[in-house]
Amino acid sequence: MNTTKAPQHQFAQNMKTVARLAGVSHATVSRVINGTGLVLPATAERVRKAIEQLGFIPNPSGTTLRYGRSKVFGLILPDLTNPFYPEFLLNFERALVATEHEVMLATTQVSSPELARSVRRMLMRRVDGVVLMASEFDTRSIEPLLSHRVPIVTIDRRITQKGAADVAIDFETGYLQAAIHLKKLGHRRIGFIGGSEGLVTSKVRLKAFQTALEDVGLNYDEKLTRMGDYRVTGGRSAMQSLLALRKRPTAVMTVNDLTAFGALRALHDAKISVPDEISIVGCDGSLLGEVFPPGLTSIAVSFEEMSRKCLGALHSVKANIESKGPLLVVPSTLVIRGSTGPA
Amino acid sequence: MNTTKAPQHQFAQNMKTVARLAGVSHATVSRVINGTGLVLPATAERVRKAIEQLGFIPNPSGTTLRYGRSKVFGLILPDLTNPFYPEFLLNFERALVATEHEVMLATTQVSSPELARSVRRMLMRRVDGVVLMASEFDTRSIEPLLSHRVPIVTIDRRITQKGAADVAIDFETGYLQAAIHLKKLGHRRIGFIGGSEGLVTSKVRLKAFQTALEDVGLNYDEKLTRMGDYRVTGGRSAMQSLLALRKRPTAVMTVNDLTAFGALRALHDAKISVPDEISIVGCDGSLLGEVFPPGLTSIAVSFEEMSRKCLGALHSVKANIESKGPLLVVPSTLVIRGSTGPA
DNA sequence: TGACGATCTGAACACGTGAACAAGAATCGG
DNA sequence: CCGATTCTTGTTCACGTGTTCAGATCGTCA
Repeated sequence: MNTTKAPQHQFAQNMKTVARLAGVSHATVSRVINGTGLVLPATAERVRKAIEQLGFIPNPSGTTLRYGRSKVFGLILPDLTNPFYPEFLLNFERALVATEHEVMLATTQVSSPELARSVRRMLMRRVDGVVLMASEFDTRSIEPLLSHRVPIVTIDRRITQKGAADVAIDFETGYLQAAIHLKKLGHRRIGFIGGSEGLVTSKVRLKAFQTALEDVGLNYDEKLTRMGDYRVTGGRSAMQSLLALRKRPTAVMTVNDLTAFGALRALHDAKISVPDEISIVGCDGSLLGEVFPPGLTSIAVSFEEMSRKCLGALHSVKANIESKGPLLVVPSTLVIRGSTGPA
Repeated sequence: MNTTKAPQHQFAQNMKTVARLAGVSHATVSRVINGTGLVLPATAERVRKAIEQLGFIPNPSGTTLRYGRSKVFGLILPDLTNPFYPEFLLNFERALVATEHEVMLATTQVSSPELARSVRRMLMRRVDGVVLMASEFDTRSIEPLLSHRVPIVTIDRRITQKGAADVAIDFETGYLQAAIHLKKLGHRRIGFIGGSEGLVTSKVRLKAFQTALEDVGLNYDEKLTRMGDYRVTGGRSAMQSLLALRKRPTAVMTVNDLTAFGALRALHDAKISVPDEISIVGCDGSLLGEVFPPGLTSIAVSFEEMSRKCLGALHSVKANIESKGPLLVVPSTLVIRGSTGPA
């Protein structure tokens, strides 16, 4: 009698139980569930019935243990209070769940020790890949992922390496559309509020902004540019600084929606009407932009497409782990709402 | 030679490898890692050194498989686009990670078939408990969790049952503080925008609002009450409806921050100044309320405390799975910002 | 009829872990 | 100095899975 020793499990059923009921071996049950190998239709039907009858729920830990795959993908986010990330997470999760996978979430500053801890968590759980939503980070922190051959996808880093792909956002077209839109409205003095000084993503967007201005035949004026921090406070004080200018811009583009929110708040406090006195353009296309008075015109990225590209990139890295991952590009488009109007 | 058959794993190390290097058995390694049982300091040191030297990363799937525990807690959220939930998630995750646990996320309408699917996912991954952020749902959907003896915590359902606890939010004090605050500012006609018709949480908050009014000696006027949908659109149209009244309220409380955002947007569009012409009170205390012009006065709940209480409830349910879970209460407090002013 | 290929099914195996049990070593009281 | 107790370590076991390999069944064609 080993009943006294057996641990109190809540799950009495396994493939063997199902197999017994269906009169087959557990290997056949596995084949039916996973659709691998050939099984007679009649046999498969018997197995499915047994599964239903027992309410059998498979246990992926067996597979994870034996074969090191978990059907879990890691997602490392810098900040859940920025609505961009939850909205991405939502789409990412939806895409994963559709294929019986799970998300493992880590919200972490990309500074060295914290990121390293998150990476370790991912390795412990044997994730099948990691999406790292950061363009700047300490490379040593992800070294363990590479050495354990875990596929990596970074976002907007615009660098690719062995075992790691990148999904870049094509801000160029978005900022160009915004520039065309503003020029058509009569704007000539267009300012910009960037992200944190020195970060690649910030530079990329500023560059995209500059190029867009030139492409529509407007001059880029360095005096109308401020740096923020990707967050509300940065956008707010940057806008205050722009308002202090003797010759203010008539329109301001920003590096992301949070920055634009901060700018809008500063304008509200200064009793400057948007879009009557100044136009604002955000970047992210987050849903809250639709509500934030007077509705934020924003350069939007399709979260759904981004999720799909991330997963595609992970798969293609996995398929060819020994070579450089692909560099995919997600387009951006201007969504026009209430915060832009005639100059 | 079984080397030809062995699957290509990325993790060559296990407790046995560590044990060999440290000159002990793998059981001792386990004892050192988990701190269970007594180990000579010198031995423990040798083991720790071996772990470090090999870069050993434990594999929880072994434990999950053998003992059915995963160190993973499920979290079922209705909506990630409502900033309340990501902010809670952030705190919940932080609390879990501190104890080597993980979150398993499911964003799901609480309608029957979707919720049932999420529950199944949780069961597959052998979660140690589930936090279900919903007060209303099809009870049959969580039946599998109960029968598998998985601890459950619901939020603001105010019902407890065998194997399930509840963490309720004490809105009463929050709405009372808001009522006191508004009365002191001279408001007498105070309106309310609720959540979706018929939901318990919505009723609870409306009731709390009514009681608060009475407690400060003001009359509750049904004509100043509208129902929303917990989202922006509901708040927006509800406010538009209130504005159409011949005798408008001078202040309006809402069921949550998103509803208040919608109300603020409606007021902005109607060119009605907040708080000069009307005061608005939200409920959630989400960070974005601080930015949303002119800054949203809101009834805030401590996410950190809520996370802690949820985990505490889960543990106490697990410890006594055969009896009703506890009913905990989280306090709420008024955070005063720019959206409330003199009547 | 016999041989052969195609199709389907079963047996065996290892993955890493924590706990139960047992055994050896050390300590202590008498 | 011996028996009893405490402390420390080792041995053994099972958890559920997907895959590999071999065996069984069946139909087909020479």
